[in-house]
Amino acid sequence: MDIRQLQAMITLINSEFSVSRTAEKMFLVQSAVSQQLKRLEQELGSPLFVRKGKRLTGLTELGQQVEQQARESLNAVNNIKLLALDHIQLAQGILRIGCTHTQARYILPPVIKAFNKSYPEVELQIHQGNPQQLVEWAGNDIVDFSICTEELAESSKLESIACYQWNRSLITLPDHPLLQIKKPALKDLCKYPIITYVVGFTGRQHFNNSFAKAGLKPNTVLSAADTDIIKAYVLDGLGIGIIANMSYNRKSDTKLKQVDLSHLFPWETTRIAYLKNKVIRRYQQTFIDLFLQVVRQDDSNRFKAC
Amino acid sequence: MDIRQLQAMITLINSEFSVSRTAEKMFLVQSAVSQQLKRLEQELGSPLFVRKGKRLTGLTELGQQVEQQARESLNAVNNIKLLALDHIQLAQGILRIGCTHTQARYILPPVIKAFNKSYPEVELQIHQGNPQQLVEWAGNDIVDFSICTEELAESSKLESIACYQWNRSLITLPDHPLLQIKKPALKDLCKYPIITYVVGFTGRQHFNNSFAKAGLKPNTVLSAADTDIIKAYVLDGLGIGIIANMSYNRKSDTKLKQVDLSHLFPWETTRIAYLKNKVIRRYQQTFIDLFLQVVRQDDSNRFKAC
DNA sequence: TTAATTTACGTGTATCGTAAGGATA
DNA sequence: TATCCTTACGATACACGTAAATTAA
Repeated sequence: MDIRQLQAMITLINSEFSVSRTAEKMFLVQSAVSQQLKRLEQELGSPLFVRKGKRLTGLTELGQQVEQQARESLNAVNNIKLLALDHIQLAQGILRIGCTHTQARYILPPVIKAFNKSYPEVELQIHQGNPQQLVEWAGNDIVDFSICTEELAESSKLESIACYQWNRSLITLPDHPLLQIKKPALKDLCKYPIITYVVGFTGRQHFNNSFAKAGLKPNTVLSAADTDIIKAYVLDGLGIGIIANMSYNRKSDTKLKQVDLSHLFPWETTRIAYLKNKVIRRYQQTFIDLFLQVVRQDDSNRFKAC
Repeated sequence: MDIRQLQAMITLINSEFSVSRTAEKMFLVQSAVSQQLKRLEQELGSPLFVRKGKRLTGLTELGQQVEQQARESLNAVNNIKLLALDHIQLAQGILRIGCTHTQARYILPPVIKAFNKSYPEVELQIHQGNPQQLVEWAGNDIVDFSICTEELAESSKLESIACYQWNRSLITLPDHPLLQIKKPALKDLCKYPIITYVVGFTGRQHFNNSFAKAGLKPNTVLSAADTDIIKAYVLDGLGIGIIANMSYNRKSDTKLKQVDLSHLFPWETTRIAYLKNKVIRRYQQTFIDLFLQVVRQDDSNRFKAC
C-alpha cells in the first residue's frame, strides 16, 4: 500500500469521483490515477468504488470504512511534514483563516497587524464565507481555522476554543424616537422597520427566536450578510439597524447612535475552530494567542470574555 | 514520504535502535534500511535520530514528535488491511490472547471451545504472562487482547471492557478448624499460615491492603503465581489457601473445602483490554462476545456480572 | 458525437542488493 | 578484531506518460 494511493482515493472522494479532476489536483495524468486506484483495490482484494460502466459513482461499504482510516493516515503523514517544517524554524508558510465579513472587518484588523509584525514571511489568506461554508472549509482543510459563531456543533471533525461573547446593539439616526427610551423592549423595536443580518449569519437565528418566544413579529424590511450594508441603509433612513455590538465603531460611526440591547437577546459565543488531530504550527498558535489577546484586552466594551 | 520509511522508523525504535535487527524484521538488508532512514531524514530536513558516530542511540526531540504521528499513520494503514481481510470474509487468521494462568486454566476453556467451533480456521495463541507484561503486550500489538485485572490504568493506549467481578475464597483441608466459623474474619485468617498469589498477580495488592487497613499482618508462608500451586500446597498441609473464587472447581476439587470470603476483600474487576483505534476483526469481536456470554451465563456463582 | 475511463506499452526513476569503506566497542 | 553502520554502484522493478481502445452521456 502506498500513501499516494490513499491520497488518490481521498482526492477522488473530494472531487465527486472524477478521476480526471483528481489527476489535475495531483499533477498527474488520468491514467496514472486510474492505475493507482486499481492497484489499491487489487491489493485489498475488494472493490472500494461503485462503478457505472467505467464511471466511478461512489464508495462501497468497504470503501467507506477505508476512507476513514485513509484520512487518519494521511492526516498523520501531513502532521509529520508540519512538525518538520516547524522544527526548521521556518516562520514561513500560509495561514488560511475562514471568517465572516463581521470578523474580517471589525475584529481581525489589529490581530492581523500584530501577526504580520511577528511573522512577516507568512502569507495571510482570509477566506470569507457564510457559517456553513466556514465549518465545511475547516473540516476539509481548506482553511487552517474558521472563526465561527454558529453551526459548530455540526461537525465532529472540529475542535474549538471559545474566544468571546457578544450581543446586539441598536443603531439609528440621531433623531430617532427610540433613543428616548433607556432600555427599549422587544415590542418597542417591533414598531419600526428593522434592518439586520440574513438568516444563518451572525446570530440571526437567536434573534428570530427571541421575538418568537415573546409572541412578537419584527418588521424586518431588509436583511444583509454584512454590517456595512445595514449601516448604509440605516443612514439612508430605511429603518433601524440591529447589529452585532462589535460592529459599531464610536469613532467612525459618528452619524449613527448606538443603544445596547443585551438585555433582550441571548449572548452569542464566537469560537476558533480547527481540525481535530491536526498539528498546529507555531505561527498558527501565535495567531490564536494574538486573537485571544486582542479580544480580551479590548476596552471598548464591545465583547465579553469567556 | 513512504509508508515503508515510517515502518522502518518504528521498527527501529522497537528494536532498541539496531538497524540490522530492524532489517531482519523487515526482510531487507541493513543498507536498505539505512537508506530508508536517511531518505526520511533528508525529506524532513532535520535529523530524527541521535547518533554516536555511526550508531543510532535514540530519538531527537523532533523524532519523538514524529514517532507519535508515524504510529498513528501506520496503525491506520494496518486497519485498512484488516478491514479488507474482514471484508473478504476470510475467517482465517491468528487470534493472540494475553492472560494469566488463572484465566487460561479456569475461565477460557469453554470460550475457546466455542470459538474454535465457530472459527476453526483461526489459530489461537495464548500468551501467558504477568499483569505488567499483559499491558505491555496489548500496547505494543504483541497480542490482540489482554485479559487483565490489574495495571490497566497505566497505559493510555488501551481501551477496555469490564467483563466480570470476582472475589476470594478460602480453601482448606476438610478437617480444618476454620470451617467451623461461618463467616471468618480477617483476624481468624491471621491465626494460620496462608498460601496465596505473589504480589502483582490476581489482586494480591488489594489483599494486602485489606489486612493492613485492619492493622493485621497475615502470615503468608508461600506465594505463587498460579492457583494450581496454591492448591497443591494446601493439600500438602502447608497452610490455608486464599484464591480467586473462580479457581475453585466444585467437581474436581473434592479434597478441598471452600468458604467464600467476599465479605472481607474488595471486589476485583476483570477486563478485556485492546489497543485504542485499532480495528477489531469480526472473529475477534466474536471472541469477546463469547467470553462475555460465558462469564455472564455462568451459574456456578463464581463471578458477578458488571 | 463528445467526454471520460481503462488498457497496453515503452521509458525513466528510485529502491534494493552486493560489496567496499569507516567507526565503535 | 569483530560488529555495526554508511556509501558507492549496478540491476531490477514499478509507477508514470503516451496513445489506443472502450464506454457512458
